[in-house]
Amino acid sequence: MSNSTPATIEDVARIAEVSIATVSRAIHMPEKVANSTRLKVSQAIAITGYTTNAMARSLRLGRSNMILVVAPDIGDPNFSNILVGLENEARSHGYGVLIGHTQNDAQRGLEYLKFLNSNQAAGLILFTGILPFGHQTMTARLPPSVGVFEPVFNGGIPYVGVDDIEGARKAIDLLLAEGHRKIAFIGDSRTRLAYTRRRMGYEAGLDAAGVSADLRIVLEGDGTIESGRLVVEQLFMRDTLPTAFMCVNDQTAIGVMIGLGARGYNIPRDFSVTGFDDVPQAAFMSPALTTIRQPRTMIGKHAMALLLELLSDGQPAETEILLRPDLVVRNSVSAPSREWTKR
Amino acid sequence: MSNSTPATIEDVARIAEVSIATVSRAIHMPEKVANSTRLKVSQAIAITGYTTNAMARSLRLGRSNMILVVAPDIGDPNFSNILVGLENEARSHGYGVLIGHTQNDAQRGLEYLKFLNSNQAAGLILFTGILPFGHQTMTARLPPSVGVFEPVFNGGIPYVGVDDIEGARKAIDLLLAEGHRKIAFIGDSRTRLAYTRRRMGYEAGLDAAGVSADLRIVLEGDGTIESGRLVVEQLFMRDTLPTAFMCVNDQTAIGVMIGLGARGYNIPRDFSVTGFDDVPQAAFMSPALTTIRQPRTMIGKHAMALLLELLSDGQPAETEILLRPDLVVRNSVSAPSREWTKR
DNA sequence: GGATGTTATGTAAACCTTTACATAGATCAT
DNA sequence: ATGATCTATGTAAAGGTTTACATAACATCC
Repeated sequence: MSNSTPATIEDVARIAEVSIATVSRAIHMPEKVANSTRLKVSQAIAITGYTTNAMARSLRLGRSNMILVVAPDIGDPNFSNILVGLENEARSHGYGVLIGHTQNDAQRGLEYLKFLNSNQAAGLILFTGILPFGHQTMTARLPPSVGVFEPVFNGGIPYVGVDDIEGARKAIDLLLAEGHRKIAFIGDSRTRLAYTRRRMGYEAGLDAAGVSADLRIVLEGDGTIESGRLVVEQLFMRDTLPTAFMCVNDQTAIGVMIGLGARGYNIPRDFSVTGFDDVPQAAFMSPALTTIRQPRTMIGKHAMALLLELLSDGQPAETEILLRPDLVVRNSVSAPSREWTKR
Repeated sequence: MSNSTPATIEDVARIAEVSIATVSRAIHMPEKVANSTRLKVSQAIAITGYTTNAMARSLRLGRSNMILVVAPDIGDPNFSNILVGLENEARSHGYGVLIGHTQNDAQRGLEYLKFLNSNQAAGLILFTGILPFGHQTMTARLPPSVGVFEPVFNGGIPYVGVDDIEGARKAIDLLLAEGHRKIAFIGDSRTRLAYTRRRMGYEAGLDAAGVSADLRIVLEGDGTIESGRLVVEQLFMRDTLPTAFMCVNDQTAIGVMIGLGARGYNIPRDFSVTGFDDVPQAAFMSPALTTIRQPRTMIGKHAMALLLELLSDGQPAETEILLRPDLVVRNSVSAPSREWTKR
């Protein structure tokens, strides 16, 4: 049964006493084949344990049934759930999903570009704000692609994600409603579109509440725990402190909380903190982090649906699908207790 | 330059004015080809932007240059670093790495089995204690495979991981040295080999210290945060409490700490806690978690090296490579402060 | 100068599919 | 009965490689 060399379509044809063309048809266009023959073929398949050689099939067809998902950092706590959405949707349409990990390394990105160029994947999901293929990017022939989680910076590639501005707006509005006025935005970035948008939500909320510009503090960061901690250090060298920290993502918020904790402050009594993303860890912090939830599985589902649509239509759509972010209230926000001016 | 259809070896041959065989040789066996021709060929390659069609190549060769890494849960905080080790080693030998995500779903595992059967991957790294291919497992023709992080339960598949017994021994010895005698082991499991081994280390340590059996508490768990929290609840219904919790992994330890925190206890004053794995989060907890470090990048490196060796030798080695775990002392362990008998 | 060996290249088959086209038998309309 | 239409199947080409084998040019040796 389990032979040394896998069964080919020819083995099946011989046993079923038909031609290989008929076998292929019995598999892919069953209605084109007589009932009796179809039966013989499926029996022969069962006997041989035949499974079609995807290599040969894709070579002949000039396309594969695999979708490549390229991620710069597979450890990103947001990745896992989005992936689940991607996979479920792909699977229900007969596609498989493979993951490429670039570690932010253009060299490694090139490997996957080669992978794509040899038709080993029919489509591409980009889990990163940039095209990870270095300089070759411009000349590269990319298959239908969709960006996810973070808009692709320079590619004119359709994007599915959360409405960052609206999400940030929900966070800032909560802080304002609690009575905060001096609110710092932690993690601004010129290169990461999603972060820029979150800052826009921050500004819009403060504008709407009539908070004057000199009460605003905006600090840069790269979205890591470390950057959050660092910012706290910087901030304590300043004249005036905010009463609340609105962080660009949960990782940054965790860093800020660690930094504040190390200085002996209590959250939310002394300072309020909000995050963005609602990573799994956020619920387990103490205090549990108030944050904005990304509908990750949904993002994955919609992104894959869009990609498969592109694949069949060939339309070079340049859409942006924005899903609704939800406020998740936990324990890291309260009313400001006293005025923090440099003590 | 960037044409609609990718350049083939034939295009290169035409431009270089040689046969396709020579082009192929110029690429793969450069020493077999005259200097002048080699030059013409590489110029032609540059002009056309040719990259070899991996589909056709693998079909011809009957094997690919991709290694498939199958993981049940890509969100596992251990996964990312091991993957980096796997990738670096693979890359330096001309192999690429693809990741398959099974979500513990046998159906999904089958997809990857088909992937393997059609020679789309030359080898397999299993990041899970079981063969994820459902019933087909027995009859399946698997390519050379190596288990990693957790021994493969039933497959006779070589394994690379940490020495669980020694690691657990280091944790228990630390607790004993601090003066603990009544130490609970949280997260025992009959189905997960790694967990069983860690328990063996626990028992061995207590045996060596002459701690009597009635002071031992062993509770089951599945290694999730939730299971750790649950165990604390169970434990507080008992007559006697331990002074320390030795947890089978960091996730469990986090759950235990949350559970104890929720009941108002302070760690390490009231209870000591140890973990296992040293996941990134462990350092950021408060208190920071004392745990056993897995040399994850190294595990990945060795596993891939072993697999590539198998690939070239064809030896059906059935080795087990165990790396040395290190104790990482942080702040979740201290001497027991008082005797906990049900208050 | 012929036999021999070496080196560089070309020819063609093979890997496993899918599918356009051809064929042959059956059904149907006239 | 004849041609037209339809259905089920077979034949063979094509997709892009690699490589065994063949060939040809050239150097080496006596």
